[in-house]
Amino acid sequence: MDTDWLSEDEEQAWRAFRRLLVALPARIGRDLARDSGLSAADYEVLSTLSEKPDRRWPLKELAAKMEWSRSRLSHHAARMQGRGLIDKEPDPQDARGCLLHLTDDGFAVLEQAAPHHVVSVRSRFLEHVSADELAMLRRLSTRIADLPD
Amino acid sequence: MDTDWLSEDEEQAWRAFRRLLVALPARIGRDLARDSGLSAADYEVLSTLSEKPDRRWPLKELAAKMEWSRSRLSHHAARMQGRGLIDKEPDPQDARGCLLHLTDDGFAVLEQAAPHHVVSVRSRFLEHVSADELAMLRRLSTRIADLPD
DNA sequence: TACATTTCGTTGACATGTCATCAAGACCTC
DNA sequence: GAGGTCTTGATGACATGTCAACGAAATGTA
Repeated sequence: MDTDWLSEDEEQAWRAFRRLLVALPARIGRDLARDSGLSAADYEVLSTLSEKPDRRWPLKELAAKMEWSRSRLSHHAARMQGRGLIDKEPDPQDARGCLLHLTDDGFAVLEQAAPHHVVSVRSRFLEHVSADELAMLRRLSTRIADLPD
Repeated sequence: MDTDWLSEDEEQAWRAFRRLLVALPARIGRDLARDSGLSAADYEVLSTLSEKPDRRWPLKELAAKMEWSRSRLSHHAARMQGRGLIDKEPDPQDARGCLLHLTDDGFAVLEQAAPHHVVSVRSRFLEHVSADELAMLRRLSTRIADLPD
């Protein structure tokens, strides 16, 4: 195999895939902003927080779960706090840390947003992918995302 | 089918795919910055400009080709001009417009960057995808990216 | 205990993208 | 060719992300 360049097939596939990499998140993000006033990042924070019964996560752990830097989450959480979607509380286990807490308002916004978001993911993506393709895509995505950084 | 939520399979596949959507461009972008001091956006501009024999494109057309806004390309081109990678020239066909021109320096940077970038795309992506998977991914990507916005 | 090291979240400087707006020029219609 | 309208690229305000540096608190080690 020529390792110095891409074959025609590889080139075309890589081009097509890059288009998808850009277009799909952009479309779903626009839907989310239009339907619920949330960015994709907002939605990810809210939905991850809502997974815990008490709606609280240490910032460090939430950042790790979402694969965000602590800096990014700190900045983003400050903005979301300003909008009343989340709270910050001192961490009783570690005086350096803080807990991010999904407020009732934030939970209500998430509950309103979720069904629209599902419709968006379906209509922009899932509806156009067969079960076989989806299974393949999942295996492939996991395989590649799990490679070392 | 329940249109109100995602099945377990759909949920898992969507999660895995979203991880890929974030991780793959980030890794390839980091490789590019490390090997050549270019961002993915820089590389896209340089390589698209290099496709024309005279290395010139009207800004409007380049933006359309890359599916960028004119504003984004204008900002980005100004920064790349500051680094000497490209020039701006008046468009002889349209006094409102301008031509973006790949400089010799820009071309040299692209020539240096390209083989490293190919290695990166191979090692982070293509090597881990079979020919069948790649063909399926290409069809799927084209199908979805071609949907209306 | 004392001291060095590590970890936590915050902060500020900066890079990059979006959006609305603008002046200049092209285009259209009469 | 005159006047209104659209298009082009630039610009400024703003949102969001990265990176390096920091103070405070936890942890490890003598």
